[in-house]
Amino acid sequence: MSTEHPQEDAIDVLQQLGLKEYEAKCFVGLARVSTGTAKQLSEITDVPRTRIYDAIRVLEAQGLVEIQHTSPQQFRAVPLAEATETLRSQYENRIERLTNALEQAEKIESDDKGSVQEVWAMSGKKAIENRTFNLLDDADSEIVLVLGDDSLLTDKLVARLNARTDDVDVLIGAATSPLQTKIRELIPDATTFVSGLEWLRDESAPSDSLAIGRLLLVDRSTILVSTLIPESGEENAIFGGGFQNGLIVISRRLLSQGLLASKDPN
Amino acid sequence: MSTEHPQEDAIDVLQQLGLKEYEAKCFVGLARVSTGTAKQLSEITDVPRTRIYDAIRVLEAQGLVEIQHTSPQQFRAVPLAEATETLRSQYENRIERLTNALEQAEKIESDDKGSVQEVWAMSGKKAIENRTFNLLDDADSEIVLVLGDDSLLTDKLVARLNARTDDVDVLIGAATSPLQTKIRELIPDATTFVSGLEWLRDESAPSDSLAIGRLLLVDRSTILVSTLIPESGEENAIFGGGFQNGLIVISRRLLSQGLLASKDPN
DNA sequence: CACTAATTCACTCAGTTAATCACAAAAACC
DNA sequence: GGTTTTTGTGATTAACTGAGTGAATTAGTG
Repeated sequence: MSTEHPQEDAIDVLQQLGLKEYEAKCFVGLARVSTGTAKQLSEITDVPRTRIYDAIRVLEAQGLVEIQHTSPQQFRAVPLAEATETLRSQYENRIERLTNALEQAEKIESDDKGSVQEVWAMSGKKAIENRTFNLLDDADSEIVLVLGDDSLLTDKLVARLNARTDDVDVLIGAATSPLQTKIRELIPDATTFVSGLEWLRDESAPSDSLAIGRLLLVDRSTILVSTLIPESGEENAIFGGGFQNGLIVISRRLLSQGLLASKDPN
Repeated sequence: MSTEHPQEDAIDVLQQLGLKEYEAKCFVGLARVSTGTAKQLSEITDVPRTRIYDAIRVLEAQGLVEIQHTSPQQFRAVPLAEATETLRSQYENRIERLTNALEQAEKIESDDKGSVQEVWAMSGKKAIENRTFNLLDDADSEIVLVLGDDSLLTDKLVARLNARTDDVDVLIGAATSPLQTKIRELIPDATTFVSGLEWLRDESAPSDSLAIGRLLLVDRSTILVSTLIPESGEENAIFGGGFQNGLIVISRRLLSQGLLASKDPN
């Protein structure tokens, strides 16, 4: 994706990274001309001539652009590798400051009568994958994972799963049998199966058109279920723990009836 | 620095990372209470209660907060490690998209009658350091570097310099003799000296109070000179190339008169 | 010196965000 | 059941920021 209008893409990303529209346009423009004056830049970026200077100044202050103080001034972009390196350090620095500040911020004791029935919702592919990793790492005895889509079987996920196969029982289900084959290749030490949960697919709400994403049950006491929005690729999940938890009870029942896969059939 | 008001710092950084004020405040608030309702959050963050919900929703969509859909709703922050990991992937993803897009964006040929007298200005400690690295890596025969301040002698810089000592002649000057000692320890294979450029210090404009930062001359044909603003720690540099370049001519003259340090005195 | 290009500065307009309010729905209380 | 409080949503206003424009200043050029 995003190969249609390279410059617009670049402008978007730069804005997401905190640049203003004019700044982003100027940088992208400069990335294409090796060197240029305000006039030239204004022509290729359609940023008003008179505001090129402001934009360039802030780019310069961020270490993304160099200025030749002649008349007319010449501008040029720092080489791409240097620019991304600069942006990277800026980012690392922010994360570090954030971590420090948050660790120092004093915690408030809250009379936290956390019910055992807690069910939490979260979204974002990355965030859900991270949570999945944490759950996998914390598993004590058993991991049951069902994947509804190839796209979820990332390299990192494979690695984490393989890291646990000697420790705990790893059962992995797939929505389709091609996917099962793939899983069997990548994670040879896991027990694999085809989900037996076809009812999860295309059933409930045809209008919303949701697809099952992952279903993870760890130690039969913590569960994470996610759905995928086919168009956008976004992922939403719910997540719960505790033996009393209704979700978990259901999952355990499914498991005991062989609809998922049982660790030991006899 | 920045240890006085941890929560404000965290809020600032989060805003720099793209969150709105309310979103940042909510996240920091949640980072302190393990779990909370809209009311509680509004009390500790002084975000208007009725706006908590919006803020939390966008945090949730970014994978930074979890929601328990009870009544009243409960919110909690994703563990800090997961949060930063999520932010990191977001950043990596952006950099990658940026790189792709910029590489695809077609270049424009510009009748680039680049004068040999070019002198470029750039700012930002990181950007200047990166440029320094590149120059060091590209050196063919000789590196002359004078450092005006300890803070510039970073680990990375030491590593890069050491990497070139067998390849090319490396001459390193220091503003003070303690600094020289330090350099001699860290980069044993380089020739070191005390700058002999005392006139660079505290001389020109006492009001602006600038300090010399680095002075780098590579292959006697490319030069980078930087100044430090003592209070803010910011660094500004000029940078030029070409044998005809006035700056370079001056530097070569200084060198030949022994004011810097000459590779071969006879 | 006159004229053009380059640069800066001040200002308008529009979109976004912060902040407040009014209201409906749900829980808690009596 | 009826009343009061809490919770959540939506609309509205005010403040701010950024995009866009033009006038005023400065620097080059013939």
